[in-house]
Amino acid sequence: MVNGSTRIRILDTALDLFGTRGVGTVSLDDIADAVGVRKQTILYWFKSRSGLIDAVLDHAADELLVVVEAAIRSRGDEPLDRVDAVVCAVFRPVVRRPALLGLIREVTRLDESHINHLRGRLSVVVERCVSYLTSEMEKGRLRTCDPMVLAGLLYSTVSGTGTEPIVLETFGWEPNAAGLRQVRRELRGFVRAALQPN
Amino acid sequence: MVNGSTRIRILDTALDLFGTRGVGTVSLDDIADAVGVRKQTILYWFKSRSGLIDAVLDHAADELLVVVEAAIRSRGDEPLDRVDAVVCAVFRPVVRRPALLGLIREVTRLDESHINHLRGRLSVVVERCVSYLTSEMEKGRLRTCDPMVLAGLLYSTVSGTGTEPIVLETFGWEPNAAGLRQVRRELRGFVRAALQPN
DNA sequence: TCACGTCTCTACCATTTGGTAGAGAAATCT
DNA sequence: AGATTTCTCTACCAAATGGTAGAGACGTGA
Repeated sequence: MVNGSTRIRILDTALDLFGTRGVGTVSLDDIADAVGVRKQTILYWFKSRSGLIDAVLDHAADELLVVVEAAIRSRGDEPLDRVDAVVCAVFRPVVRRPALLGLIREVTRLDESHINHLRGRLSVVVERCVSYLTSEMEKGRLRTCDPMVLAGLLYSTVSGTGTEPIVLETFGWEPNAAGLRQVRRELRGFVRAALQPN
Repeated sequence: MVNGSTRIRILDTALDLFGTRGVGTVSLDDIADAVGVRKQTILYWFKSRSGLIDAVLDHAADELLVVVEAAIRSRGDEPLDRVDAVVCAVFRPVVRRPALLGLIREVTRLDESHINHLRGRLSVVVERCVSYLTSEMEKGRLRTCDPMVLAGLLYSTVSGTGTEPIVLETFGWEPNAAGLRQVRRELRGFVRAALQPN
């Protein structure tokens, strides 16, 4: 593996295409064209289409985990600030790499084996988040509710804003830098209000 | 059109398949098999695959609009109750027809023409929701924020909980009737907390 | 120089795709 | 009865799909 760049370029491109257009509707030829190689070059680097999908999911999980782990450790003691940091961290790829959350969302459309593959990668962070929410609720520093479902709701909200620009546009939103900042601001306020202890 | 039942059966089945597996990965043969006819029967009823997609989107919009319109008119004056009614209304298909919200979410993956088609159907309700939120905020009965983005956030949250059972399962959720009731309860509490005026 | 691993290519294949052409059954109308 | 419309079928087709086979270019170490 003297030259890993082709492999990486394939992974990056596939992540973008899978994430924006959906895994099922992107062919190996589509990816090859975008990278600038032939389909058979992809099949040299990856055993099969299915193998490529798993590798891309790993690639995406890597990227997401780094960002989230850093955010979890970041800000002080106050749980609302900490959740806010994670929300911002997950929102960052929305601007810098829109396909990332789109790909994670694609998990619903994949077969069991790919689902389990991705789950294995994300479960550690997920469990940490849920147990953190649990402990802060017990201390009365977050609105009391089911922490597991709450985590899911938070995910839905953040991921939705990032992966459905089309829907937001239907609501009158404008897809530019100012619009994105606006969404981020509202998202943070929304989550903060939803978690405020009462 | 003496016997509309075949056409309707095709629409219903296509809605389910498109919504659960994604529009791009469902072939005419898949739909035909599920209905129990041949692909050519589908092409008799619908000009092309693209025509079928538009018809299915119409079918979905019809179903969704009826539910939402009724909910908007339902409960009393208090905006939190009214929003709650709409949330419940949109959540109902999650139980009864999981594919419905899944299909709406698919809009991100469709081409411009289908997007505009669906937008045309939903824009009236969407605008009504946004202007309602606006007026209630002005009266100080909802947390003040950007009503347009708020509408989008609400949509994301509700739609996400309904269309991503796989993700919820990763968070530890169990996909049965009790689990669904639990999600609904938490969802309502979450939205209520997020909208509470301060 | 020779052998070897790395990397990309052309050529090909079986299957599936959306779509066309047109026949046949059956109900409906005149 | 005869003609027409409604509905579903069989038989195809060209294009695209994931995947196989195998050759050629390239650098590296012995």
